[in-house]
Amino acid sequence: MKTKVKVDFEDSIAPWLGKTVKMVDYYLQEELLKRGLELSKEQMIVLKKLHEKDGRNQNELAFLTLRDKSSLTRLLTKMEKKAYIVRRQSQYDRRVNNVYITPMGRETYLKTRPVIQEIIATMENNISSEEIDQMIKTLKKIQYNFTSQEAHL
Amino acid sequence: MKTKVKVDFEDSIAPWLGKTVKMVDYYLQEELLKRGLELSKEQMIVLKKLHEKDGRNQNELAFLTLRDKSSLTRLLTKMEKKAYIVRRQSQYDRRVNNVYITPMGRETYLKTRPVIQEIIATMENNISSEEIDQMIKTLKKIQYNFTSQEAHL
DNA sequence: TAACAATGGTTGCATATGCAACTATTTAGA
DNA sequence: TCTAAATAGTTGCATATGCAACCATTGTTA
Repeated sequence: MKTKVKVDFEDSIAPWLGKTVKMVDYYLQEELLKRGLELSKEQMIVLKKLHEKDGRNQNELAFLTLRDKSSLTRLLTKMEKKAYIVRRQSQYDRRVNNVYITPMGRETYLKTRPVIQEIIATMENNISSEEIDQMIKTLKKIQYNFTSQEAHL
Repeated sequence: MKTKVKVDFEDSIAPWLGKTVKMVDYYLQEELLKRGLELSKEQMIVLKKLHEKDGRNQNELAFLTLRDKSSLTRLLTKMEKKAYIVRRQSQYDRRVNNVYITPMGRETYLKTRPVIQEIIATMENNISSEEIDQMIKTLKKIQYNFTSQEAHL
């Protein structure tokens, strides 16, 4: 009877996950570049969230996009310079900035959609939907294992 | 008959992967901090590679750790300042730097091992080894889908 | 052997990120 | 109502990252 003892990141799922994510990210960035879309994956996700529901505040956006509010601040500053979004101070609470997607931002976001579709297609090529569902299920379990440990994000 | 059309990153595996990786990373960093280990996950991985086989050159390390050589250059510079590693120019090819782990680097690396074990345990809690194997298999497929597309990394 | 190509590493420039400290504003509480 | 606590956002400091241009060195080839 062989007992497999894991003492290594390498022997676990972690590095597989990490590498896969890296590969997807590279591929995505490359595709965006190829089509002359001047935005990062991160900026794209922000645009997506605003496209779905405009006028969210920064806190909300930070939460939705899984990043620190300070990181979001800087992301938005860049996006505002590129005229993809606008910040407008709320009239009801002057601490709050409502963030709006501009026509240019929306147009850009729409151009990214085919890229996303292509990537999903590439990624899920030759993988059954059962396999995908199974994987998501396992990923959820892993996430649960960490959230139940302590509050993250 | 319902056909599920995916038009979204969100509807695919990608965001699940991304979020999971983020959570693992946060947890790891937190644990390292808790134990007063002053190194990043990235630095830890470099130490691991050197612990396994000392004296590798930078190109090799960059490849093994999946990062750009310029990124590795800077990582090593920080690690050298902290006296975890030393760079030594090869006598056979003066373009090459051989990188060596210092006693302090090795000691630090060894202290990280329990952290890693704990994280793997947390991560794989309540997940069967079949499930894990299945997941790795799927991840490999995804990676293959991208590598077969074009050379990455 | 002299010129050119390839290779290993560094650096400039740009991106993204988190934490902690800070400002401005709003809310709660005494 | 006046003070203290909470909240939204920004900024300083530090990390890590990739690409492209560049330097030094080595290998190739004509």
